[in-house]
Amino acid sequence: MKDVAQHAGVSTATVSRVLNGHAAPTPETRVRVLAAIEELGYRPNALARSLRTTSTQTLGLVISDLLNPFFAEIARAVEDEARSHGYCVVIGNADESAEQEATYVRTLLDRRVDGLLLCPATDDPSLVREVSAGGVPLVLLDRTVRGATCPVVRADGSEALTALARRLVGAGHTRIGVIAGPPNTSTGRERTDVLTGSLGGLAQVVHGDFRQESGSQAAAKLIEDGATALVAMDNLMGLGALGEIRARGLQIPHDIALAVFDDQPWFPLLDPPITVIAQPTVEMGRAAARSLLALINGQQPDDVRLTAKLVLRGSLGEAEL
Amino acid sequence: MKDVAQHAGVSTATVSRVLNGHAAPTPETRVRVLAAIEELGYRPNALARSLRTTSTQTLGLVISDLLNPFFAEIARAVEDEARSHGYCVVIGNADESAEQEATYVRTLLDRRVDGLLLCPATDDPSLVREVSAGGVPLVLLDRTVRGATCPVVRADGSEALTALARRLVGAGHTRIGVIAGPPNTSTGRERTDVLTGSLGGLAQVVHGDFRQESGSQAAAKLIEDGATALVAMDNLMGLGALGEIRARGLQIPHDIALAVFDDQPWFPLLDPPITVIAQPTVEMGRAAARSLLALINGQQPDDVRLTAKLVLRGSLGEAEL
DNA sequence: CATACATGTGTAATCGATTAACTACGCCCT
DNA sequence: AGGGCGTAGTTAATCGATTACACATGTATG
Repeated sequence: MKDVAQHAGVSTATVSRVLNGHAAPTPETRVRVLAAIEELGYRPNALARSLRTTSTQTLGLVISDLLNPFFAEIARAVEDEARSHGYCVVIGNADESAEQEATYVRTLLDRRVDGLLLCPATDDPSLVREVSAGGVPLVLLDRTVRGATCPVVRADGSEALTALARRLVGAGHTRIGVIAGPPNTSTGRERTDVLTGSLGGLAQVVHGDFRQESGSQAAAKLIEDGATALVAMDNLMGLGALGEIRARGLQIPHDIALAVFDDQPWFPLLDPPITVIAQPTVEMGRAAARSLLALINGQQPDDVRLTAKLVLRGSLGEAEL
Repeated sequence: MKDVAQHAGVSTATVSRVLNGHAAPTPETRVRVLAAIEELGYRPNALARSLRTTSTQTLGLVISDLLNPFFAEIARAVEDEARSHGYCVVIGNADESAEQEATYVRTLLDRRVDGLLLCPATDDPSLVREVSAGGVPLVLLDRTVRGATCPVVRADGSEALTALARRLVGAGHTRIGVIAGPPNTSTGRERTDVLTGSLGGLAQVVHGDFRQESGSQAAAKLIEDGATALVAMDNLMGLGALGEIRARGLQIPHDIALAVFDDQPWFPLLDPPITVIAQPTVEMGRAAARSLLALINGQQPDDVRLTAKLVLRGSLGEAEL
């Protein structure tokens, strides 16, 4: 910057003013400065700028698993929304590990992100409290924690799950295997509670960890226990369950019915296409980013609850169509 | 930091030394400082530190499309490798747009990343030159640009593609539709060149843009032109092609054969399972991160070429098994 | 013609860390 | 006792920006 100032025959203050679009500098000075900038290929140092202004124009996003297309899509949506408001997004991948999540949150705070979006790995509120104590704007996404005091953006699958339960019962299933998420995550618990609640005593629950491998194992166990229908509570566990079903040579829906929470582009391509509960991922990401930006601007955004929808495709059997 | 120093009755220099593990401070001073840090909940400002040290311990990664699981997996691998060396990764999503790619590259440079990993959207070398001119360590990943002067990490699919061509010809196909990537990307061009080269005059090429929608359109066109086999040059276009095949009620492999470049966890679950050319994504990501770190440490890493492998699964017909 | 006021630019403090250079304090040895 | 030396700690410059305040100049006003 000093070089630019010298080159243009002005002070660094003037260069800074030109850079920040202040009213002060003469059009004439402005072009001289811009010319010098161009000539020297100068680019301002964002670190120095942020240090001085205490604003990084950056949002932190800590997601549970980058390989889960659900979160990838959320990340994409957050980024789009943020960019359209002049913000950048730094993504941290917690890999469903509370420890790694905490590490990332701290790293992002150390880098002074202007706000943080968090998909908490567990419902333990301590990390959230730590962030709030630091006074950093925080919005929870997809999952919440016990006694959360910050805005939460998530999808409500209750209606869809109840409708799904009705279908399953209506089709005469009496042993329904539920491949649930970890009980210490809000989505893991709530979805399972709603579904088992509406299924009365027909449900058998096995907990997985939102990953493919656990889906296979849970499916194996449930099939051996005589389940005639499976419901996987996220797309990766659904993938695992599907693999297990195929590996055992079972036919969907003849031998076993299947439904999955989360839609994926390839679910309709299976034979039969898989019935799912589709979440409005893009809207969730955008809404979360908007809430966070509002919070940063001193507003008090409300919680957002979007609705997940049951999409019937055939994997529950003829009854559904 | 000043507060901490005051609290511990020392100067900021001493606090800094404790923080950075210098030898100087007495064990006694050390505990006093650490206690003060603990008590005040102090966290060092990474911006200030980086400004002073000119090192951010951060790598920039600009990928072509976050929603493409291939790149998501790469990102994940890069991150893992970087983290194990004490580096953080900031991901920028170019969305297959050269313009957005340039924006991200500049943003990352402004934030003074210690090095940059780039999956170039086009083979135009100007952006690469801009980065090199700035003296920032740069490694290209998956794709290269014309006359690249920096290390490149990529997968070599030539053997696999040649083997695939042999299979297709051997199975008696005479009209083979190739759903190619954009001709201005190195992967788009090279893969297509190799395949059409080994297919002699049997190939008909339609270019897509590495996204699902273009895969559907290309497949539609090729099917209408009488293709009896399709090869999609990336997983998203493969997904699109599959959709089109299903929409037309065609049976794989009876009515049409299909192979896809890039493996995905759900390809084996289709009926029949899809034959693919699998890339060593995780190794690519890790290798790229390692090369970049080497470059940052003043070494001169060689280009890395990993081998993609043909995985036969059934979607080419009985001939393959 | 002096005073007030607007306008464009420069000076220098500041953000929060790191670190070279310096100081103060023992301790040991002759 | 005095000089040499090692060690623990302080002072202050520095990184590259922003911005309050000061200053100089020009223009309008009483």
